[in-house]
Amino acid sequence: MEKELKKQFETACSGTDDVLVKEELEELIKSSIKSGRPLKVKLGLDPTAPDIHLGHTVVLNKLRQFQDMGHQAILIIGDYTARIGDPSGRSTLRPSLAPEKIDENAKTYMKQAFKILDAKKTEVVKNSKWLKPLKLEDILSLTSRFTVARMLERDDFKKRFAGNVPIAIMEFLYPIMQAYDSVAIESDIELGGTDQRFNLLVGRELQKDFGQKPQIAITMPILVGTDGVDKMSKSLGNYIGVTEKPEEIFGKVMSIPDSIIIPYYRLLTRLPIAEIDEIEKSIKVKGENPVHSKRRLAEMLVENLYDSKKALLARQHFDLLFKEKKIPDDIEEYSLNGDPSFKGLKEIQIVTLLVNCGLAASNTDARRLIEQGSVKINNEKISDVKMVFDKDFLDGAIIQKGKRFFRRIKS
RNA sequence: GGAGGGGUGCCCGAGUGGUCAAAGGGAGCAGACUGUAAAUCUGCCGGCGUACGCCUACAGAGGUUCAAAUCCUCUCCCCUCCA
Repeated sequence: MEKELKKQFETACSGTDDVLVKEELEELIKSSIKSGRPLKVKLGLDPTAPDIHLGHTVVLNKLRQFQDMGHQAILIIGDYTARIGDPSGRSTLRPSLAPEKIDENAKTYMKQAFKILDAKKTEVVKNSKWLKPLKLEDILSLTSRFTVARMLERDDFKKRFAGNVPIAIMEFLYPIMQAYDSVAIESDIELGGTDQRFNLLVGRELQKDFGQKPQIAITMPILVGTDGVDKMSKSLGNYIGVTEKPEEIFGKVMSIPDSIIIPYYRLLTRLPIAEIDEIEKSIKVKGENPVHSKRRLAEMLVENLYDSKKALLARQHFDLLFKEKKIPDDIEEYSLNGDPSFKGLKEIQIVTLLVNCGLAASNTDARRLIEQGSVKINNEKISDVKMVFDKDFLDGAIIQKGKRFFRRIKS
C-alpha cells in the first residue's frame, strides 16, 4: 500500500510544472487506493484547432499515465465555449464556430488524441450539456463569486489591463465556465499547460463554493520545439505532428539538439522517472554518446504514436539512409509523361527537371544546387548546369538533392 | 484635436540622389567535419538567361530628375509625447 502510494504519487508528479496542492494529491491517491475508487482526471480540449503535435501530447501523456494507474480520464469538449467565440488576445473576435464544424474538429482531435490515450477507458463529454441549460440567474450567481480584482490576477489579463488593451467582460466568464465544468463532473484532478494555471485554480475555488472537494491542479511545462529554442508550434515550423509518417517522426527526433533529449524523455515518454534519471546520468556523468539515447527516444516516440513494428522500420529506414548512405526504396515518383512541359521532347535539361519534379524552387535555385555539387542522378554527381538527358535514359533513374530528398523518375 | 518619429528583402536592421538586387546579423539552403546534435569552416541566399545582360523590388499612388530606397505631393498603417 505504501509502495503503491509512493509509485502513483511520483508518477503523477513526474515532469510536471507544478502540482497544486501536492499534499492534497497524496491524500487523494491514498483514499483512492484504499477505497478502490478511481480518480476523475479532467482535461479540457479546444475544438477550434484540431491538428495536434507533440507539444499538445505532453498533457495527453500525463493523462495516459493516470489511465494506466487505473484512474478515470475525462475529456471535455469545449463545444459551448467554442460556439460563442473566444475574444482572447487583442480585439479580434474569433469567429464563432458552427456546431457541425465543432463536431468535426472534435472528431479529428480525438482520433489523434487516441494515439496517446486509451480510447476505451476515456469518457468524452461536451460542456454544452450543462452550460447550455444555465439561466441568467444561474450565471449571475456564478459570477457573483468572483471579483474583478481576482480576475486581474491572471497574468495575461493583468498585462492587457496595464497596457490598456481591451478585455471583454465575456472573457472573464471563460475561467468561470471552465471551472463550472469541474463542478459538473466533480473532477478530482485537472490537467493543463502552464498557461492554464489560473483557470485550474478558479476551478478549485468554485468547487469549494459548491461544497465539493477542490480539484488538484496539475500544470505541464511547454514543450520546446525541434530547434531547441522556441516553444513547439506549427507556425514556427519546429513541430512534430502526431499524424506524420513514422520515418518522418524518427528523422525529426534525430535532428533535435542534445540539450533537449532529457526534457523530451520526461515530457513525451512514460518511462519511470528513475530510468530517465539514469539516462541523464549516463550522458552527463559517464560521458556516454547522446546519440544512443536519442535513437531510443526516436523509436519510443514512433512506437507511442504507431506501434513497435513501425518504429523498427522507421529506425531501419533511417540507418539505411544515414548510416549506410543508401537510397531508400519508397521514393516519391515523378512521371515525365505526366508533365505537359516535357511533351514531345526527347531530351530533357537537368535544370528544368529539378524544378519540375519539385526538388528545386526555381531555375536559379536548381543551378545553384548543381554548382554546389548537391545533385546526383543514379548516385553520380552532376557538375554541369547545361547537362541534357535522354528521356529513355531517365526512365527509372533516381535523382537526388542534398542528403535526403529523392525522386524516382518514370517516363 | 496638436507636435514629432517611423514603415527597407523570410525576420531584425544599415542605407538620405548615381558606385544599390541594397551593408551587417539571424533564419534558411548546399558543402566539409560529425552522431541528420552542438560548435566551427566554406559557398549560396529575388526572378529570367550559358553569359556582357534584362525584369521585379525598399508601405501605396503620383511627381521632380539624365538618374530616386533616398527629394516633393497625396493616401494608408504603426509608434511616442501633449490636450
